[in-house]
Amino acid sequence: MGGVNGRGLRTGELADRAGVNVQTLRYYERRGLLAAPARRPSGQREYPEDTVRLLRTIKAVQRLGFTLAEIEELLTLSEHRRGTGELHRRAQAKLAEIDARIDHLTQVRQTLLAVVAADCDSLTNCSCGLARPLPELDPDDPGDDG
Amino acid sequence: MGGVNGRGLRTGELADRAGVNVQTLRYYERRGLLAAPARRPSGQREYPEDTVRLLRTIKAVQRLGFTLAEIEELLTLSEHRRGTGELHRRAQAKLAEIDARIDHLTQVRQTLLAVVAADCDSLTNCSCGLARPLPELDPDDPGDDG
DNA sequence: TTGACTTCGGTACCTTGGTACAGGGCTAGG
DNA sequence: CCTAGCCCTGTACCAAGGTACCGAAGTCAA
Repeated sequence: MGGVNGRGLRTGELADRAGVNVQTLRYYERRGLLAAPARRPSGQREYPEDTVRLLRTIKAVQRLGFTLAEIEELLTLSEHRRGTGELHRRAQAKLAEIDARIDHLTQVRQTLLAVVAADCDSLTNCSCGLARPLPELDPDDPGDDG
Repeated sequence: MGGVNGRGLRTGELADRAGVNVQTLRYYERRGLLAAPARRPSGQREYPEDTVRLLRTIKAVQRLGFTLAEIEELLTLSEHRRGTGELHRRAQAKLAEIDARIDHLTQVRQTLLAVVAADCDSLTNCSCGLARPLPELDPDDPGDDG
């Protein structure tokens, strides 16, 4: 088995260890999220061991709701702007975003509860009033029955 | 202005009144969500007035978290299975889904709070332990530092 | 009739995060 | 040397829900 020959990790090994797909590695590289690694003379990629850790971190941060574009930024910040508290600010902003999403879902939940309570048996002929989301925006529209 | 000539609505009018894009109408028709309307001899679509209401309902239900595929099903149910309580069941199932999403976001929120509290200044050199999401799954891996 | 506006069908493109496939080249073991 | 099995590039495809563009044809009021 390869890898610990003084040479770095090949794509398959890195992918296995980091728990991602090989294609994902190349995708990240194309995107600029993962730096292009050294190559063997044959052209095969050789990653340093650290990359496993980096990838796991990326995946963890992604689970926190950051997009790959944001993660790319965070990684740049981590290299060039350490100690400025920028990372902290980003995390707080994301927290606010998550809170907003929770709030939104909570409102949706309330509406859905009302729909369940109304117990309509048809979408198109329903007492829940779902068909009128923004009625006052169009003063030319006198409504459907008045 | 056209429309109220005894003839039905043309695409632009319907789109305006329902608050959607014209392309969206054709997209819904292609998808089977909106029935293909009558045509004028020239080939132009003519929608009945009711379609405004239908579209608003679709958009409202969509805001409740149903996908277009689900809405298509709900509309079919509304036509053919009224009085069976199926609609009620679907709403309850969606409610459970929303609850699960809220729970997930709440967990993410907790993790994010911990990250904010840890106040790291680098993603790659962080005390939050983000790089170890599933360490025990690989017994061959002794960890990064023994 | 003209000119402006709308609609037609078909197709391509967008977002985000990958995944798959084709047709070759490299590597390692027997 | 041979053969798995791995890796290379480039390209196309997936979900979901649209949006945009094209050239041609219909519509409508002046």
